[in-house]
Amino acid sequence: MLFSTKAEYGVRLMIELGRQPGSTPISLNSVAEAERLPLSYLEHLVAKLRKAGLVTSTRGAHGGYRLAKPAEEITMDAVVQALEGQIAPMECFHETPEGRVLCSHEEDADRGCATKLLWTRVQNGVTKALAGTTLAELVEFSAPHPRAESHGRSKATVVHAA
Amino acid sequence: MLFSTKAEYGVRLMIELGRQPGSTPISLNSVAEAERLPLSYLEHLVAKLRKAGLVTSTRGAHGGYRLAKPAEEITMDAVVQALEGQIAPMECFHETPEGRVLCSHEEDADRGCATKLLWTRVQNGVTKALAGTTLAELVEFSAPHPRAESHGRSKATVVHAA
DNA sequence: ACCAAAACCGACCTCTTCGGTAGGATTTCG
DNA sequence: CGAAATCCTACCGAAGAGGTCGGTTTTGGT
Repeated sequence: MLFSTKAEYGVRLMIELGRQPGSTPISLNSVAEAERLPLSYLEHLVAKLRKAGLVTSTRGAHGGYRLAKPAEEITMDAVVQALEGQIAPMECFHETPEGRVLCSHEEDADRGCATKLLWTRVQNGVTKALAGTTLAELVEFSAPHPRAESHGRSKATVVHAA
Repeated sequence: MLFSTKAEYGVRLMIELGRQPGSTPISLNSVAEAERLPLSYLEHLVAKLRKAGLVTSTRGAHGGYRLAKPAEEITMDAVVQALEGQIAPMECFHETPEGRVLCSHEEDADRGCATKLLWTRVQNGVTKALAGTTLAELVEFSAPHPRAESHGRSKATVVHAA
């Protein structure tokens, strides 16, 4: 399995937040109920998202979470990375801040590290897929196709849930 | 981490086999020494590769393993899949033999499963990267460019790669 | 015939992560 | 105040990762 349910749940959480029109914070509890996920577990996940600066929180009664920036500006690589940690296909694959890729077993430096070539390609594939998908896109996709075919379709419309 | 060292070690093993010119089988022991990997562990990995039809074995003295087909015809998706199992980005992501993708939590079928869209893209990225890389390519890449430096520091005397 | 080199096989072991629970603090609104 | 919420830390069972070990079987060489 490439990713764990951390990514799955976390993304679902983000989508749930992105689905909300205004800037009123949503409680984790309602997210947990909507997605039928354990609240206590979501707490851990949302903490990572908050530390990564993807969501902001309001404490106290009627508090909750909301997106730190518009969904169009949130790409999924940031989300997944916040939840799962560095997106590296392999243990021996550390990316320095400058973007250089290191490989643990580079003693035999005269012959190129063949697996590095492979994993680099894989990583590119994953990163491109993630970075090329915005939260807005997922929210849009998951929208429960509104009843009327007539337009006037804005995302400022009223929520469906109770 | 996307993949475990199973894939890393297994790919290194395959490369080692692919580097050998003739059809003489290579013992796991020599592979283990060349790559500095534990022999007993490699046994488990090579068993998977054999069951997947990627390598063939000869038992007894002077036995060993060799590629089941030319390295040009071995793509890395088959190798990685043999070692790591189904390449799925997420638990709830089962691909039927016909290529249809199932999703576990499809109760809310009227609104599209947004994460499925995301994971499908990721999987495509990975699969394309893996399927687009042949073993021959990696062998070529890992060849210790012998002609460039005319000094004999090489471990393999005459490697007519490619 | 025997021995050594190899593939084969399965049980075991330790460590980390995953997925989740529990219990409590702390903050804020009504 | 008290309910609703975030926040924080610790723990826990199951599963997988990454091996190790001991043994069996097959085979070539002498």
